[in-house]
Amino acid sequence: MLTQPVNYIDTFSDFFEPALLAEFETKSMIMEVKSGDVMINMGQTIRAIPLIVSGTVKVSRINDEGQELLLYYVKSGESCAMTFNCCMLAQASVIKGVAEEDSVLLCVPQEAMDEWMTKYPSWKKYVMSNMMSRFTEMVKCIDEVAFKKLDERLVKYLKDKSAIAKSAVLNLTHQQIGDELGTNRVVISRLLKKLENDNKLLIYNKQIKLLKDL
Amino acid sequence: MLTQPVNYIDTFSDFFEPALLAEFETKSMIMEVKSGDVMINMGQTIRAIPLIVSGTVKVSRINDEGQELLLYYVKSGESCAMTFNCCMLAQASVIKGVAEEDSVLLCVPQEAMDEWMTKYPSWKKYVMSNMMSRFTEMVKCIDEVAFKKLDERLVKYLKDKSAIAKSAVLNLTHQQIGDELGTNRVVISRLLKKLENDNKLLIYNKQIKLLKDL
DNA sequence: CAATTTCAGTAACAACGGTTACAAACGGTC
DNA sequence: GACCGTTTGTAACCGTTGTTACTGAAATTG
Repeated sequence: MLTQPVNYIDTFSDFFEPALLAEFETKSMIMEVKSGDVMINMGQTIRAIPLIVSGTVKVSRINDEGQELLLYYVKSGESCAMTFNCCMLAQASVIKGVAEEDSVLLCVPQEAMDEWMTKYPSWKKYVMSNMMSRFTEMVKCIDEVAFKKLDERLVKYLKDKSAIAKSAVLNLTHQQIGDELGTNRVVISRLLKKLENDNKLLIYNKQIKLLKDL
Repeated sequence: MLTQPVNYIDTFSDFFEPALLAEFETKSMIMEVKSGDVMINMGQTIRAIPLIVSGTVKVSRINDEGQELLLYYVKSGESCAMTFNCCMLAQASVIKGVAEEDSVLLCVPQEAMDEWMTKYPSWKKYVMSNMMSRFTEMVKCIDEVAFKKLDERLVKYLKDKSAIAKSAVLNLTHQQIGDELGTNRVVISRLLKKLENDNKLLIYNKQIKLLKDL
């Protein structure tokens, strides 16, 4: 669904100078996506950069054997650095982006983005800081995967999910969790059970309730 | 050691327009580093971007517990995307860069880099493609660490090292390898022994010779 | 409400990697 | 050649994770 970018632009009014905000009105398009919608898939190229107005987008990697791994979330006010690159250089994406919740996006066509880089310092800075955040998060992700045990990663995963859902109750199956952490359902069941025994959470069918001392 | 950027600029003459190459002459500085020199460390900020004229720079992450992990190499003609960011935003680096061999760098001060982004499309493109390459390599690194077994990672590591050294003989102790792969010396010795038994390589003291069917 | 599918709990086992400890080999130095 | 620090080889052990298999509970469908 596409509409004109009316008030949505306010989300970004702290970042950008008025002249650039004005350009948003004419050159960008609002897009609404539903939770679960695939925004960009591996191998695709894209011709517009989505800035997240509201909602959250989950970015993950799927390797050659089809195993998935959650990389990071892109939140309101942010944008995905991989997409900048993919878009600017017209290259195939190496990641997958899925709406984690219903979200609103402000789509900037590639030509505009390119032009703005030279025209508006605030845009250049926005792009650069976004890239920096992503790099930092990728590095953190590597730290985790390389050095942390699964139980720690699981706890972090649950906390992150809870923060995004703004709820202590998560509607997730053990299988889904296993997929996003790149491991096996049984392993997750085992670890969750341990956490339940330690009074860190409660397990229901397709649902997990986090307790405060997680 | 600093000298004027005489002929070194030729390395980049395929990438950049003449006007920009001319600016290199006045605004950039040549720096020579020896193998093992630390170019940037965790937590540092940097005020000039090094483009690699010749040689190789090893980029690695060291986590909170002091464990190291090799992320990628930056080769001749390239530059490190993390450094672009770190430099442009004056933020602390989250990675460490060490010269893998004796290398020559062309250092561009931050102000020039910033100005060139708006002035020269070729520079903007260069920066963007470099970022893209790094992202891709970080994702590959995550793939490996998350899904590959150590023996596969070790083989890839040895091949990469060999390619950079342009030699089938590597001067490395098992301890060094363990450090770069984020694991333990004994584990590396074990795996290397297995590879030697399979006629993939030969182990000497502080030296490994790769055989063709590795 | 019966049938079927999906989800979770559990056991048993294997494989891998991390750890400690110790011995042997190597390379320098005196 | 004797000594010493570094490097490598090896064994034994353990915890974590991956895997398979089976059971029962819960949800969905007809």
